[in-house]
Amino acid sequence: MVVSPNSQRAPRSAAIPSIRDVAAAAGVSYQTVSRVLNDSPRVRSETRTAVLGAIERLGFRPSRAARALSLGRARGITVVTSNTVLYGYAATLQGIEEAARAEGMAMGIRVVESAEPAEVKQTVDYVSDASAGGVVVIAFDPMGTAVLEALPEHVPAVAAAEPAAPDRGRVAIALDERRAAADATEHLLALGHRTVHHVATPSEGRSSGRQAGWRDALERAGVEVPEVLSCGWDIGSAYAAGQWLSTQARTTAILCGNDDIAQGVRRALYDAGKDVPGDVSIVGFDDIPGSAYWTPALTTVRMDFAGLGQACYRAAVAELTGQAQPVPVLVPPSLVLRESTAPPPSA
Amino acid sequence: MVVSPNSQRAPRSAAIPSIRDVAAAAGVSYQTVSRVLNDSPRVRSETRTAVLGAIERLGFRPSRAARALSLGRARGITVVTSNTVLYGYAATLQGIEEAARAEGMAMGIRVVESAEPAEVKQTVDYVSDASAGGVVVIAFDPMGTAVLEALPEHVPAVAAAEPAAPDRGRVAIALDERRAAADATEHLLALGHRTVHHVATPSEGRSSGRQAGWRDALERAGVEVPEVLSCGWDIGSAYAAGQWLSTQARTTAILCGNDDIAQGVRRALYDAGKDVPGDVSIVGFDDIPGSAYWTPALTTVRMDFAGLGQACYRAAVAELTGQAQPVPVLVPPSLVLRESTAPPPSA
DNA sequence: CGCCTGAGTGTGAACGGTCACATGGCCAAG
DNA sequence: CTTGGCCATGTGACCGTTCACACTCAGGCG
Repeated sequence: MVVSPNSQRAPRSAAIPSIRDVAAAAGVSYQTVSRVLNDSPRVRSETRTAVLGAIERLGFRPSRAARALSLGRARGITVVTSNTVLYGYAATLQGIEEAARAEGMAMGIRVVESAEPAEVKQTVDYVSDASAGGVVVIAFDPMGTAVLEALPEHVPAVAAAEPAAPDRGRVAIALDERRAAADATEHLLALGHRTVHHVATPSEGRSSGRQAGWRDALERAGVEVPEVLSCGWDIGSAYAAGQWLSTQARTTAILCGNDDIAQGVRRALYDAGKDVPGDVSIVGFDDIPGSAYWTPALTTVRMDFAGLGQACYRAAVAELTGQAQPVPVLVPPSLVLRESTAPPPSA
Repeated sequence: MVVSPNSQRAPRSAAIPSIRDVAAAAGVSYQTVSRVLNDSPRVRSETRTAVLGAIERLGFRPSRAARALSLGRARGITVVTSNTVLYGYAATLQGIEEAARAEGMAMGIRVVESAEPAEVKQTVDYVSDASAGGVVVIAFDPMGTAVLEALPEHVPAVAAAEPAAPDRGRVAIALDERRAAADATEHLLALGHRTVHHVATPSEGRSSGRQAGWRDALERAGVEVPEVLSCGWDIGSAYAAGQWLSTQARTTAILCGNDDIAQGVRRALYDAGKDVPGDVSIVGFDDIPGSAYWTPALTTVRMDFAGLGQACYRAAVAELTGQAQPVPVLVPPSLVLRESTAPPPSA
């Protein structure tokens, strides 16, 4: 009639071993095991060996959840991004992931789809939780920026991309998009084009690096700065932008906000009977894997997203552990010349 | 000289509020707060209101780490995948992420780069941890399959893709790739092609759905089954496969393992002076966003990766919470006819 | 010879939740 | 009027780890 007096929550037998089981097996206290796990110098090497043996024998793995609770913050990284599929975002994500995995760190992802206060707040709450660990905010766009600004100071976070307003001493790491865009624009001008049109991604503000670099180059050359065409992330809207540009007889060179946009623009020009690069030259941005195999192969700017991700990971861990900031070394963007650019028809 | 007797770890003042702070503010016990958080019916609505008010006032958010520790498993999802960038993987990942976020669930990612025992073990250890929560293994390839097989029974996990050997009652959800490949192959045969060549992704085994469907269709039509060309994930190797195929005069139709491969093959044919679809027809697989804008626009098979991800998420949560399995409804793959297929030149 | 120091180890408490069980009040049935 | 049971709530223990501090035992020095 009486219930078993020892009815624990889990069957104590086949349970996952804890630090105390290891301690018992090694004949030491749980604290000593903890010290071994954290490489404390205060352990006799003999004792250490015994503990490590017990760990091996029992197949013990420290609980990330318990650590996070005790430490106040998880030893891991959460990435906040507005997108996981677009190349720039995905490649940065991959860079972070590889760096994290190499060090045995956990990684989580949280997407912010809009910059609306409610969603930004949810995201901030999410990463404010102890189990989020260090935070990397991919702030290529308004969504990321909004999160960055709303983040409480006590959350260890870094930004990928330059902050619009230098943000309360938050570490920010960025690729030199301004220089990259200027290089691409100058390449087109050097080929003899009168000016260069620009089709921008939704992530670009007027002060964004890509747009600023393009404008810089045009102004330095003293040529007309055409109005920027904005389009969405979907290639369909890039196609529409391309259609419009193909009606403008004076358009001979286009700098596209990314390679996907270049693809849509190129097809629109094709459908309008314009040859690339014979009639119009096109430059993309990002160097996505397929762009070398298009017809024509795309001239574009290669960006070191993987390096950016890696640098962000390191900075986030430094922020999390309170250690000194190593200076990140990023590969500068480079213009990759292929088949989609040539002198304008008249030249 | 004496150290402050109450020097806690964190400054107790500005600390993040806990369930006990809320309890004090609402004038109830911490257990009652816990009950409110878990929608227990055993709380007077009046009391509930008071607690919710206190939660609001203090800006309290339950700690995921503490929950995971107490419950034994985190309320969240970890996705195991061999890749995060390739379209099929990334799109599935996105489907999972959206479903998880909609329910306020945490999401983590763990990549397995190889099927080597050491790496598989590390991955298994990683997701065995309580804080991993439910697990979705994207088992499109040998890496995923290896992890799935090595996963201890007590880890709540489901697979995306059919298990090679039905795996100890693990839930597995798959897209009907076999049917999809058969449809694509039949489309080419119906156009008059003698047979259809196949360039396979690294993920395909002989028994994979794509390869089996292709073979099915050829055998049903009673035509020759050419040797499968295997290539890597990089488009360069697809280009090489395309070069080889362009030397075979009898090749008039190619089913590519995915759209990226189709891109490489198409460029190789172009460089060899072969017209698509005039000389050779090409069908891709996946319907990546750009494929509608290529020249020629790619005929391909659209796959509902987002739906797959969503279904996997639901199944993983069901596994995690021990609830009944809802039957997942997946959109069947569909052949999207565009410009890259036509009757063979002789016909 | 006693005291101090420090290396090596152990004990208690805390992190923020949840579960099991105890308790008190109220109403209906005996 | 008692008793039994249910509803609403409270108390203690526990999840697995780390931190703060206490303790023991040697060795060096005054």
